[in-house]
Amino acid sequence: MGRALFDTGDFLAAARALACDQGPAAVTIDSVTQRLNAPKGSFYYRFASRDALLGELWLATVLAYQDGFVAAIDAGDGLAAALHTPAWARLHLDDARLLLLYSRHDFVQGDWPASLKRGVRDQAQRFEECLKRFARLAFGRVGPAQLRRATFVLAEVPLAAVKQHLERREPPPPLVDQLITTTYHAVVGGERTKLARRG
Amino acid sequence: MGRALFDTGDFLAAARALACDQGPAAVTIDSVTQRLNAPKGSFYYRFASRDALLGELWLATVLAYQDGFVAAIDAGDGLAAALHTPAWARLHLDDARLLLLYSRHDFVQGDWPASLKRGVRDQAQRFEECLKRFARLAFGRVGPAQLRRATFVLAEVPLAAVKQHLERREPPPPLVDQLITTTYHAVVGGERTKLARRG
DNA sequence: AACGGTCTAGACTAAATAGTCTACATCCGC
DNA sequence: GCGGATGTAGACTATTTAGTCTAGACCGTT
Repeated sequence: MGRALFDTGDFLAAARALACDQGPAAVTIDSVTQRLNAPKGSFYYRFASRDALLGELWLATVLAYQDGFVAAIDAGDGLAAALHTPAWARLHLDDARLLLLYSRHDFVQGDWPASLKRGVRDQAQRFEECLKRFARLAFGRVGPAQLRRATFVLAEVPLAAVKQHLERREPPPPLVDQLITTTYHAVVGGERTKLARRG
Repeated sequence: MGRALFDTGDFLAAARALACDQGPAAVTIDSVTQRLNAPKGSFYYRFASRDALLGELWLATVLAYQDGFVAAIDAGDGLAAALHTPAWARLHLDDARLLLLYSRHDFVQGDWPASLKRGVRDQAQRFEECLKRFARLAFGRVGPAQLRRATFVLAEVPLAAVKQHLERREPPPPLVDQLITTTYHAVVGGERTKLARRG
């Protein structure tokens, strides 16, 4: 043979399929290369290590997820941000399973490859920023208690509501949005949000 | 040597310590026996397999957790059931980490040892029963939508609220109870619960 | 046509780990 | 004090897995 039969995208796609199906632990170099009928050498020609592969996979997925979340916060719409999780899960069921059913540490445990460290840091910071902006918007302050509430309402509750459906490989039903919305209004309270939306 | 230097409790305790510290995956036969300075033979004299060890550990923990939950439902107090998760986590931080930070499948993947299957089934059924009783109590019906709401308010939300604190090895702060309580009242609505409590 | 870079090909190494097996030490009942 | 039950002791096997390494095929360029 001779020229590029397998590129990084092929390996990432195979890894993604395996991880969606059986979890990140099932993404071994052998399982990935066998799926593509590729030799190990080709894999290690493209990726420095297994961590590099799984790290890239996770990072790409989390960034895709975050885009919509950030957009909702940018638009000053906290409820839309809370509902982004089920909405995105309906559009990208496989990616949502990857991202929401497993933790970051199921992909890369210990230190991350140097090439990805900045990406992970930036991603975490971008999310933190959103929480702060929302806290100011919804609660008028950005203290620890307000940040804790923001995390609950924008991240923890939507994730919890969606999880069992992802496990069953089914899109979250409308009832999930109802539960998230009810919780959102109860925790945030209507008034400040409306004011913030006007302004 | 000669007589019982290591019993099943020793192995379970060592496994528990390791799992609390570094997750169930760190519970290997070698790590457990080295921690006790026990030979492998002694371990396999007490347990049929690693799955038997981790299965027993998980089952004992989940049953201890469930007791308080079931008691609250028996008392007809849904809010207490929802708040049982943070309350129990404060009393048993290590056990809570074990149970709530990892899934059942992180302990035993694939089939469970035959000796534990009944226990796992009974445990799941007992929980299901609680959800049904609560659904009737709080919503007056036991349809799929009511069960879904019950799961959300009694299991998903409390777990989500508590998780980040368990990760940091800290007891859940009072704010967690506030968030769970607020959510509970928003989803259940005050009236029926009060009625049910009277009756 | 020769060359060098790009990539395939897969055998090989090393480490971790579950589980097996045989030998033997100690204790209790007789 | 003898013999079997109980349990220690740890070497050994088999498997899975990440990662290495060498050989060489194909390609465009000169």
